[in-house]
Amino acid sequence: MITVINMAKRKPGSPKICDCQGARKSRRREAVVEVLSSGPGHLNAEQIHKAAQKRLPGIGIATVYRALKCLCGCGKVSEFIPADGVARYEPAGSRAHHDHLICTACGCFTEAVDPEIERLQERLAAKHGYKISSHRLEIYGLCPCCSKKV
Amino acid sequence: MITVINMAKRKPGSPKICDCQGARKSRRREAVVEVLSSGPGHLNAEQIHKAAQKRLPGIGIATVYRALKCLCGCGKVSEFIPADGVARYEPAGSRAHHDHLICTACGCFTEAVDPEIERLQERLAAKHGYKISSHRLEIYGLCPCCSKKV
DNA sequence: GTTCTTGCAAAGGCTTTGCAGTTCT
DNA sequence: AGAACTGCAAAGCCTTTGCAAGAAC
Repeated sequence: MITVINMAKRKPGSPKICDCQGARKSRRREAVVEVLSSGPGHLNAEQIHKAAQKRLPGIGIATVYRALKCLCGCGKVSEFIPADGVARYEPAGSRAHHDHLICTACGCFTEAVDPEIERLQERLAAKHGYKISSHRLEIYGLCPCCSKKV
Repeated sequence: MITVINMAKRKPGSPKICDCQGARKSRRREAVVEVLSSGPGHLNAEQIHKAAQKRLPGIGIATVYRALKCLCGCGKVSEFIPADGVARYEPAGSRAHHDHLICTACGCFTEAVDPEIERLQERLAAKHGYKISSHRLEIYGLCPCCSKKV
């Protein structure tokens, strides 16, 4: 499974993000999952919060963050942090791994995969003695729409 | 030139980061450059600040940040933001582009390049109609040292 | 009834900015 | 002089956490 998770901000002594044994269902968490499943993908926490509020007015941003961490821990959602440092979320599991093409003009995300690149990454990691656990590839540039405008 | 810069936090109306015409030399900026050139690379702002203080006691963290932005704008330094969201800096120009292998256990960085991956990225971008301007590849896993310990 | 979840507000980490004083041209 | 640079402190942004109240098991 390929999931890049935020490493540094997780403090050693902090409580478990997701105790999957004891995790309960709740409307809020379900709402977050629904938003992610039905949305366009690559949403940040604020966008998820807004969308969730339409379903469940009053839901707090902290709840959204907690739900996301929990869902990431359970492997149901994957978090990815692009160069702007703001985490984006997308449903995991059902969806295959993919890399991202990110438009530097309009900010849109396009998903892409190249099996050969994946393979070469394995090779590159092996060459340096690394046991690869995940990777992240982002390509920045102008999307087709924005290329035309310039 | 390949430099991933922080996009979102740069506000539209904010003053120019680096007015290269008017940029002046100063001991602090030179100190920052020296730290970057002589250091191990992949330093974050705090580490740069500490190292710079040894050379110039009293230098402020804001100055370091401002110097880094200026130097990034001038293309002398490149900023890159890994999955922990904390910016790292390394001297640009003299150094060739490279990707990063990042150890999930000890946090160390290893530089690596694979020309074939670079080429395939171009291809992937072209396939989706993107005009590539930069990219970022990070491979997470266990470095040789940490692999042994496990 | 215990354990988990929630909203709110407060705090945290990293980074930027306003301001008044200093340094460079 | 004029423009750019600096330190400090304050503010900003995104995210996490403490706490008391509520919901799930």
